[in-house]
Amino acid sequence: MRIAAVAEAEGGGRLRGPDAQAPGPDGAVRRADDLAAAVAEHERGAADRGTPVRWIVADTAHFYPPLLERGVRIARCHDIALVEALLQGHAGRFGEAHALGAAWARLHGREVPPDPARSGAEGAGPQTALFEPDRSTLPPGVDPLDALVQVHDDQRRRIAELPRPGRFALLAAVESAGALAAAEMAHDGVPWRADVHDAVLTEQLGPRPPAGRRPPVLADLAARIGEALGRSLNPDSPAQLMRAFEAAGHPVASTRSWVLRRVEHPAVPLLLRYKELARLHSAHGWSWLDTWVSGGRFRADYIVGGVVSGRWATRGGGALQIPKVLRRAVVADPGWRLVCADAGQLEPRILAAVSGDSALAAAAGSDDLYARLAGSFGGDRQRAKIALLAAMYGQTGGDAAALLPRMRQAYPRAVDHVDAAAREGEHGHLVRSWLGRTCPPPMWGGADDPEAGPGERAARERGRFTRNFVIQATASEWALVLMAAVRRGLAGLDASRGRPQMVFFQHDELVLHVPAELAEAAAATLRAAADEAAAQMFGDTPVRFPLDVAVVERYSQA
DNA sequence: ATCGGGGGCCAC
DNA sequence: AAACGTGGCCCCCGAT
Repeated sequence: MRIAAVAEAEGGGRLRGPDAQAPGPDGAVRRADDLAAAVAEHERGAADRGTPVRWIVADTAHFYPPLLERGVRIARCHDIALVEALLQGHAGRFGEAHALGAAWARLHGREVPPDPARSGAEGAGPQTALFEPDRSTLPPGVDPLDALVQVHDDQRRRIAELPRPGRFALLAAVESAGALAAAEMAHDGVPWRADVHDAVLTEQLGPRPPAGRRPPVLADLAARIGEALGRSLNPDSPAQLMRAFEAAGHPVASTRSWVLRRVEHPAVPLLLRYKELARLHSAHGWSWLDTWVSGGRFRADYIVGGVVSGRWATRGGGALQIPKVLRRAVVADPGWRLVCADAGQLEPRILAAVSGDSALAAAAGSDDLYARLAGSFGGDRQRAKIALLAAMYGQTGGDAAALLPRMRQAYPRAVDHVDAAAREGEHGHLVRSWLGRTCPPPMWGGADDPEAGPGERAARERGRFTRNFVIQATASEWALVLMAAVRRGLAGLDASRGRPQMVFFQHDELVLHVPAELAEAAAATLRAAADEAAAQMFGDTPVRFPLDVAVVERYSQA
């Protein structure tokens, strides 16, 4: 059952569902003074009847947070903007406007308005308790409720006409479910102990300095680096460092760590230590803590579909680059546990599933795929791993090149699969994930200039991109299917001691925060969801997708 | 002062 | 070992 919903001023809104006596294909329009209450009522009714509602909304990231503030959760939605972006991408028009207003305009042959700029909440400030004013780009006089229903019908029709409508429908559903999960994660937040974070910083950097000053340990290292190089310098400046090393008789081509590591000079170990600590201080130091952690929670601002491959991005806070040393600060509340799940060796397993390579699929039936590959590489697991990753990433240099022929010989269909994707890219063609997410068109050539060809270098880069895209994008959607199943499973657990929460998601990792009594049930939910994800995506396949699940109090223990 | 490219490093 | 994909973010530094 679908219900289209739009928010209006002061917490009100309108719904258009099937449950009424009024005319029209989808029944009545109902005006609600309290939209959150009306949504909650429908969700309860749907649960009682066993006929879940799919909410048709223009933009989940805009619609859902105010509901969450009111304690209202919804099970399923169809996010018009996200699905429009997927459909546009599939049609070779990646990145074009995809908000409701744009979709409606295209449907009616009108001029397509650019998407509204996102207001992006900065920092961990209080969330908006009210629905924001209408940012729709629909023309005046067009009822957004009508537009939602029309565009939804149109999207369903366009999906039905695709070569693999079932797969794409699954993609649309899990992308939308991901948008719900992202809003819920932002709402609930990762439990984050500011005192532990501060202790880590103090232990590594010394006491917190006044704003704008270097922490003591960094200041000391900078001074000693200067002494070792015989001149005062700023270690943050690659140009100054290059000049200093040159003057000291050790010219370097760059100041990257791995380059410096090969230089024998007393300044090098100091500098390597400095770089490591400076990064911690600038990216996740005290000012990060002040900005992003409040009330014992870190709230990541996820952007669903923010990466071309379908991986999520984040806006501010660097949630997808939390350094490992800080995982000590992620601690479950008293009486609660973290349930951490990590899909091991996800991308090679995806390659096995999508390529239909029987030898690789057989290897992917075990918990350690790389170990099963080792036999083809003289028993060397590490070499097998390098060879497989090189095939997926298009690596041509280093050790990997020598291993590729062996890889091709042992797993021909798998290598063919990614080689074919690379060739498509080199020729300027599009490639798609298993469920139908489509890569952006190349920057060269295009409608304006059909004669323009890529340079050789650009073509090779494009080939590496499309080679990896078919794997990374499919891995991302596997993770989304998993997440949707986990969300469903968690909603079915007993919430009387507190609602189990999904609090962190990072490409192939999921962290739950649950009452201790529910930890085992949550772990079982995760494992069941992994099996479900594999079956939903690939049907009957020998490839396994083992999920490493750990119940811990601290993320660093996972 | 502000912008933006590049260098560098973190995560997967 | 160091030319291998997707990102975010901070710093420097030259251009405006």
